[in-house]
Amino acid sequence: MSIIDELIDKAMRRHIFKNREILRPDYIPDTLPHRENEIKRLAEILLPAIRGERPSNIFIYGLTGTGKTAVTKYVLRKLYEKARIKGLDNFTYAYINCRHTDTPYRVFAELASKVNVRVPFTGIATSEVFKRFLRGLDKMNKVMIIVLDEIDFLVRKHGDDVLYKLTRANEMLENSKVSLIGITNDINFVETLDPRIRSSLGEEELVFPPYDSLQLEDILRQRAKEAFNPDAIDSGVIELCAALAAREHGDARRALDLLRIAGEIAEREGASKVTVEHVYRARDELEKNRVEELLKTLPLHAKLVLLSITVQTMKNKYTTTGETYTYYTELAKNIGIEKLTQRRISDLINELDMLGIVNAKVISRGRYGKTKIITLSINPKLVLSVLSEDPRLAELVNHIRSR
DNA sequence: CTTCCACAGGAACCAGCGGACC
DNA sequence: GGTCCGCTGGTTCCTGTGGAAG
Repeated sequence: MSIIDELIDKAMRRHIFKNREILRPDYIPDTLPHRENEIKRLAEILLPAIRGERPSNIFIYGLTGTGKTAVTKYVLRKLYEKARIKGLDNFTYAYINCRHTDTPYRVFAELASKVNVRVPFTGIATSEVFKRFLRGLDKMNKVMIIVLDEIDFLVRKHGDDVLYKLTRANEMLENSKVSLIGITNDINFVETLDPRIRSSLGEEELVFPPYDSLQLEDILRQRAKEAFNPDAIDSGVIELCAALAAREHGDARRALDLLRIAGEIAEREGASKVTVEHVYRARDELEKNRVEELLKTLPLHAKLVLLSITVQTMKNKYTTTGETYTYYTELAKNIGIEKLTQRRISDLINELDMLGIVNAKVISRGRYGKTKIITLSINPKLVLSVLSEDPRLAELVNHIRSR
């Protein structure tokens, strides 16, 4: 093979992706497989908007990655386009993600901007922004469908006042109407709402069931066709991504992430196609990121407890509450902070257990008492490297490492 | 059969803090 | 601009307990 051939070959091999954007979770494809029923129901409920009538408020719930956001955006966009083509201009809509727009002020400000009302970033009362939004909307003479995605974030942080105001907005409007769509993946959230809001918001309810493994395969195949070059995917790759994601309550987002990351890994190392091996590595990478994020955000004492467990389990198979506590005490003294009581440490160990970072099981050692045996469920090296990034612990961790 | 270890984990209470409410 | 209130993360004090050892 000539040098030129090799070069061309190499260049070709880098060509795994045709368009990786298509695998991003916020990309909305032209068709949404296995959500036909949901699309139909949602469209039926929203249809009156085209004629300028107010659709029922809707509450949508389902676990992460079940297509709630995609379906909602898809239906609204289609309806809007269709209405435009027919020369109807009776409704408008606003999509707000409450995780990003997480204060009542910003929610109202964003709504106001949708109805061409400009409000300052700050300086006026929240209720004033709301009033201006209503005035602006009323002038437009339209039905406005407001989508509040991840609505539980907003309510948890700032209460249900926003919802209360919005559900009652119609009483204050003369020419326009509003209709709400609330989306959440927290099933229990509904219970925490004021009954009046609940009944008003839940005029219609839509539940999105998780995808099963076969459905995930369809979704992945459809996207992969556009995202990857032909023959860039080995057999079994799609099936594996689907199976792994199905294990996590059928999360389509996770399935897409797996496929995307696997593709990126393959491309990075110049492979000619994505293999199952790449998928497993993608899973590990995703898992690693998750754990790193988790460890980073742990409070200081929890980090110290984790550090003691890590050090001890590197020496022995497992450790116990008592051992952990004595070692933790030393560590605390070492970096010059006040130690917590054993009672509290016991709880911290339980919390680490809940997070899946350690494994703690109560056992009785007869004569030698009752205790928890604690093992580490993640890679100890990873723990050390993440903890050493904490300036308060860096020195300590390095000292431990050097032994 | 009893004892007794080494904790588990419940209950009550407390300090500090951010937000609601005059 | 004080004060009241509920929440979080902590403490103190406590009773409970499975099973090896004696």
